[in-house]
Amino acid sequence: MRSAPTILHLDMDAFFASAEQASKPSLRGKAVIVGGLGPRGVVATASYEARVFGVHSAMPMAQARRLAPNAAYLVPRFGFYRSISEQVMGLLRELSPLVEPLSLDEAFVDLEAGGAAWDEESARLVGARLRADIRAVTGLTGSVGLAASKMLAKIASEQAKPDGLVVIEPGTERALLGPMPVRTLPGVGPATGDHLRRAGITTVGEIAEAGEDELVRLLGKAHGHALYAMALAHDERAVVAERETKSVSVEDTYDVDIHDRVRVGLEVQRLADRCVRRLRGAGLSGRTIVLKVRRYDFSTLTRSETLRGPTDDPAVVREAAARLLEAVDTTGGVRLLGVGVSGLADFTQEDLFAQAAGERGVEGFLEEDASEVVAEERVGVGAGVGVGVGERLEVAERRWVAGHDVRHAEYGHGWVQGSGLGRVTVRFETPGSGVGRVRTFRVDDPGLEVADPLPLVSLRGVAAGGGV
DNA sequence: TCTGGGGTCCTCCATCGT
DNA sequence: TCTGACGATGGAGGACCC
Repeated sequence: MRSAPTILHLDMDAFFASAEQASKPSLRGKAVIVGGLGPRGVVATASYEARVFGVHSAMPMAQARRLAPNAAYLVPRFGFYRSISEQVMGLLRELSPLVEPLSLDEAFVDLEAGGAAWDEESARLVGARLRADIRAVTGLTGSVGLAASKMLAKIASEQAKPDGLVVIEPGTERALLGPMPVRTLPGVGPATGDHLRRAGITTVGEIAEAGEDELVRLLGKAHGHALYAMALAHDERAVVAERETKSVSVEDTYDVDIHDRVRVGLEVQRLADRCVRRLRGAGLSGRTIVLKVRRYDFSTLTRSETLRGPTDDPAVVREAAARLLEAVDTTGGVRLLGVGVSGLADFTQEDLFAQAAGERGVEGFLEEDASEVVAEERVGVGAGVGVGVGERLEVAERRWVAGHDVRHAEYGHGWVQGSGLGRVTVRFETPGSGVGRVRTFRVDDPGLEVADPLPLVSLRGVAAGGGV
């Protein structure tokens, strides 16, 4: 292990919820919950104000609504979050070429590799300046952990939350880890945690005391060795900038279980097309097709088939997925379907047979492509559509997705607070404004149009070095 | 209470060729 | 020819992470 705390872990605080609060002044200081709003949605992120009520990530949305009935509920806007994430990752890459993003809101940075820091003092300065820069550029806060390894840097940033910086000084690791619960270590989830608890092991220190042989006996070779090393604060994993994608998949959970076998087949075809679109978008092809089915009782099964060579042909993937479905019993209904491709290659070995068979299929696929993009934009409309509303009106209402930005010819920029019964309610405010006024329009108001999100910090503000 | 979506990695088992 | 060992590969499932 290196001797200075020059591995940095950045974790943005309640990222999705904070981004929404920064974007919508009326939500600042309020409980905000971002996630799927359908009957089977779960919480993606809860603001700190919402966490006070016991709401947390991965909680079923229905439960969150019972705990925090007055919170603001929003669907995620991944495009918006991605643009903020790119700004943040840009700041990290100024520090070092070795930046390993873990998700939109988290990354490791090897400060030593970039020459940005070489000891505790320089690392601490870099971390503090980074936090200030993130605030100035995005208007959001992030927590920074600094340590001599990835595991410890991540534990440090967790301790720093929210809006803080923690350095774990080399030499203090074992004493720090000892009393922590086993779940602190990466790779220990509910199942492993239970397993260890039944063996009388509840803290990291007890893992170290149990010894390597006992850990391997309890958890198997790979997991046992890895966990024992982590408990001793040994973690030599390098920060890896470029990670190869190993698989591409898409899946949908349905609001109501699907019983109709024909409908199940059609959904699988749609998913296969969507999966191939993603695959092609990434310039990839793959050999193994995977079908995933979650049944009415939440039991999940996967079936896979490996082809002779990699493909990115929608007809080939559709056919393989259909064959796999034939072998699955769906009586009782399915709640989730998924299609994935693994065994990836960055080239396509065009099989002549598939190519000939695919000509017609490819054209159909492209047409569907265009129509589905439009359809997807309209999916997940949170606001309920009133019973008895006409079909034409329903389509108009679907344009107004709760939480999304709009522009009105007369009142300017705002966001949709809700829609239904032929009306859409808009709050007119921007990241830089005060709390805005609410107005209601007919869903077909000619002055109202969908708008892109505004930057959270004005360019003038950044140039002046000021925050929000 | 009723459990998303997109991934990665590991384990176990079966099969096949040498 | 039979048998076993062994590695590679494929398939299924589970755990975990954000």
